[in-house]
Amino acid sequence: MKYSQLFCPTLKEDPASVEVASHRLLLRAGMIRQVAAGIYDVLPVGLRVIRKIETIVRQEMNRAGAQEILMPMVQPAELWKETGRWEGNGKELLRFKDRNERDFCLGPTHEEVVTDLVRREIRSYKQLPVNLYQIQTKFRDEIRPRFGLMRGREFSMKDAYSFDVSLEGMQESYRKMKVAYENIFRRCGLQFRSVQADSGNIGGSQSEEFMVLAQSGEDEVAHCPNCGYAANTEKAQSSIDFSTLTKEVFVQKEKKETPNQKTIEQVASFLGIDPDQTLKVLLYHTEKGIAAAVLPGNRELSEIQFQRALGVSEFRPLAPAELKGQGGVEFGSIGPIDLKKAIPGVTQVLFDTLIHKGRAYCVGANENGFHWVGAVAGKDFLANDEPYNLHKVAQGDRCMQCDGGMLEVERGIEVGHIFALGTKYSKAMNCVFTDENGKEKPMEMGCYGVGVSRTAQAAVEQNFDDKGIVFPPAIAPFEVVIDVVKWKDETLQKHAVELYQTLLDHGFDVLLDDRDVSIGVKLKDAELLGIPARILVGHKGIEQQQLEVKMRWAADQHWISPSELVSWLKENLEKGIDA
RNA sequence: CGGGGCGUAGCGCAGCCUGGUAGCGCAUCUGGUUUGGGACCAGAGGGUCGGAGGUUCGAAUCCUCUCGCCCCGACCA
Repeated sequence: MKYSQLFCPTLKEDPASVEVASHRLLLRAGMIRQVAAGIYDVLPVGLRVIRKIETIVRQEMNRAGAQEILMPMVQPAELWKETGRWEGNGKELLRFKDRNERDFCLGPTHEEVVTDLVRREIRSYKQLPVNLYQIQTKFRDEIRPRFGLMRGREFSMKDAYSFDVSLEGMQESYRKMKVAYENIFRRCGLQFRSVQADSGNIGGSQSEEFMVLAQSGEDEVAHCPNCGYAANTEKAQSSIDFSTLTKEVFVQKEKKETPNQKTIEQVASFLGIDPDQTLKVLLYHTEKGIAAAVLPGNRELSEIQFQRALGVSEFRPLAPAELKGQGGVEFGSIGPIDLKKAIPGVTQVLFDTLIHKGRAYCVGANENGFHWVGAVAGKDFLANDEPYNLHKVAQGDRCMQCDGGMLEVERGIEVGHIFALGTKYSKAMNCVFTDENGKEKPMEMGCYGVGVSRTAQAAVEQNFDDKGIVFPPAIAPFEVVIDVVKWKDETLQKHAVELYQTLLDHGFDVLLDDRDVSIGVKLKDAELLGIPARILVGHKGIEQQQLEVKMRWAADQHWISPSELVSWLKENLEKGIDA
């Protein structure tokens, strides 16, 4: 490719109101442009990156035995009504009507469509297992799209669906996908971690997310360096060493006045205690009444774990206006002692495992402006209750798998998610096969997604410096860029064109910067675009009969003799960024 | 959905408070000089000031409505 013919509008200045580095760089490098909130044009350089990721994805999916298909983006409402997701999937699903007033939606995912296909075409156990995948545009009307391709409304995704005759078969399909996903992200040159994730409301299901590690990631994952346990903090479980808790200030049970002290921080500082000596109560509305979670004041609730422990489907925080406590008690003064009496409608009170039995706590007195201090867990409350893991894991918590490791919390971008679905969709949609005994059974399903466009941006988020993007070679838009000190210089131009042809002949993906602009502009753009190898053609090199080559991630350039160039480049592109 | 901010040339912004000829930098075009890290000189083009309505002799500026985009929040009481 010649730069003069490349549609790649780079920007010298940072675009306004862009928060995340990768979003800024994709815009500056002329790879994407915004059309509407969460909706983007992908320009030639950006598309090259996406295509390279797609190629890797296809190779690994095919190798794992999956077959590529293409399903429609526009889907009829009937299928979604069969699984109950037409009603259940609220605002995310973009709906519309055709000219005949029939209901349709833009596909946010394709379980319904693929299950419909398979139930119509597959009858016998002899035709199973089958794993079908596609790379296709999805639309999800996100509450708040942000960060460019990271959380767009329209995005490119690889989604695969496996159908098996048995649970064991499904687990084998799942295992193959896990291996394929590890291969995909490793080949893309990304640092990632696979973590246990929430498996939804179907018991016994397995689910793992693939996280590209990056500070700006929207997800938090906990990881144990000791035993390798890794999980999304929403799902992760942990314990703590109770001996590390602060020494109790109040051991006698006593009601203290705490006027206008509402938050944990306010109450703790008003009483001169550490927040770990306080407990807080969070109230949720469910179909079984109001549910309360009791946690140490310095810990966060994992909503997912709380909801699972309750076993409810309707679940949302109680709004302040919905609180009808005795004597008009407000959120800031609620405590676990006689909670059900104090707040009519509370049907379940769950305590977190991090509450230390025998420890004296400060808790709300269920009376505005008052707190109990010296209330002892296991005596004044939590006497006969079984505690639950309700807290979100924090840095330094103890790993429950090996009981020795200290968990580390890191941030990540979810680029892949594999899921053992079971028979949720096959039962709902009557997707059955006949087994060897002539019996009809629902198929065991799994589904597996890779956010292709998101992976492209995640790669940038993980690999950039103050000059621009540093692409891993496997997914870089070009492998090599040739910069010419002065394009109008005939000698230099002749050398550059020859070099360009040589590299093309050897199969490299080369960009020849043939623009008649100053060398500074060309070098800046090459760096901004993150092209892994740069060859500078100038008189210095020609005189010495050497080539000036610099890898994007390296500090220094190398002088390479023309005969060694091809093998040198191959070797260094192969080694990648970590070399 | 709640709160906040911003819409002025392709991009980044000033002007608005206090109404009176629409500006700056970059980019673009022409000519010339340049070319080992975002060159310089001279000239040129480009704007329904997001949209609609209102106030006024006169609105980018004041008022009302509306559309769009961005940020924060939507458990941490």
